[in-house]
Amino acid sequence: MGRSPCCDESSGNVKKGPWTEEEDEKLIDYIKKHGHGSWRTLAKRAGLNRCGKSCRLRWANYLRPDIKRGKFTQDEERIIINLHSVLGNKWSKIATHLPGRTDNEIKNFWNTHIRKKLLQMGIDPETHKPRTDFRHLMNLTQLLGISSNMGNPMMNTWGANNPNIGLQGDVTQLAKLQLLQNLLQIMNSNTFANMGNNNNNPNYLLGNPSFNNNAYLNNGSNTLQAVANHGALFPHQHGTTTSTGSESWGNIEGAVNNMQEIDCCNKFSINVISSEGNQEENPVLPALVASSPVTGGTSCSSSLNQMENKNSSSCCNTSAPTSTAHSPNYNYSNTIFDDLEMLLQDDETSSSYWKDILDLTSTSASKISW
DNA sequence: AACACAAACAACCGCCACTAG
DNA sequence: ACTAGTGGCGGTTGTTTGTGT
Repeated sequence: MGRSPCCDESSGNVKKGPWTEEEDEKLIDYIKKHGHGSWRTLAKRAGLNRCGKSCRLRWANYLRPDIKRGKFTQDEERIIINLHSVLGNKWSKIATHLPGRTDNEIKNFWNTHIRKKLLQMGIDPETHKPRTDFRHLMNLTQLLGISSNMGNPMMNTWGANNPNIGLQGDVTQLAKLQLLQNLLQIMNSNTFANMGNNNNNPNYLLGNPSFNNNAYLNNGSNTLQAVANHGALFPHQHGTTTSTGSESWGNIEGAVNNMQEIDCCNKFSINVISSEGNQEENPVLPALVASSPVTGGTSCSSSLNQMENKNSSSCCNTSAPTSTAHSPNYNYSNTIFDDLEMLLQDDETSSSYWKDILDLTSTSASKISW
């Protein structure tokens, strides 16, 4: 006795494609009166010329009365990101934490919105780690190369206030900023990777280096800080940091869009949150990921110093291999250092400017207690 | 107005796990 | 223990809608 197919497609009468209002009504009426029971028999009894599977899907994803329609809120968006960083593409499990939302809806939202935004932020949506893939970095360096080749000295400054060079200046700024961001992400990775044996760290068992996922998990209301936790830099805006708002994506984009509004000193600050930060404040998933307080170990400033001396024989070259499996960043660190050196050699204006930034970041980082 | 392209969304398909016989 | 039937899940595709040229 062979296994019968899910639907009796041999008859050729099973309808596919979009549902009509009439079909929806039939399905709703039947389920209201009898419940769904067996989906296969339901399709027949309800007079629907549809596969039972199709009926179930239509009901679960569209007709169910408790379905919440409309745009996802920022809270929901944050929850999805948090859960995805822990659960991966387990859409149905993620959906159980979002009442009224279906796995299909969440999956679509992820693929059409969140995924793109994470990529734009330089975060790998699959691993939730900073993107350090070769192609991504090459794109950035190519951007820089294009702007440099234009031969406009202003391109290598933060001179976007000049309307004549605004667009090109923005591109240069963004590329430089993101390259530096990636640089810091790698340094963060190296710093944490060097802190003892990560194989015993429960976050590593989850594939979640603490510095990485806490960026999401620790901050219920401030994704900007989350980005900063990934090593992103944000300009002082008229003397104050931009990361005080509670908005999420809008703020990030706003911060990027406002990069031309750098204060007169052209100085940056790093907004770095301790990875033992606000775990208890996370309203979403307090129990899913253990907090991983990082005590002692290498300071961020030491990493910065190492960065300035890329040939240093310290951590990057010697201690790293123990966690290489968890931190693919090592594969590309030489590339990013080369990029930095290229940047520094780009021209004198740029060189002094970037050195200023590095000095500043070094100073700021030395004040941070991990 | 017409067309091309991209984004968003709904639905399908194949596989897997579970359960009853 | 084995197998057919079923539901559920995740990946993918197809369709619709929106936007720019």
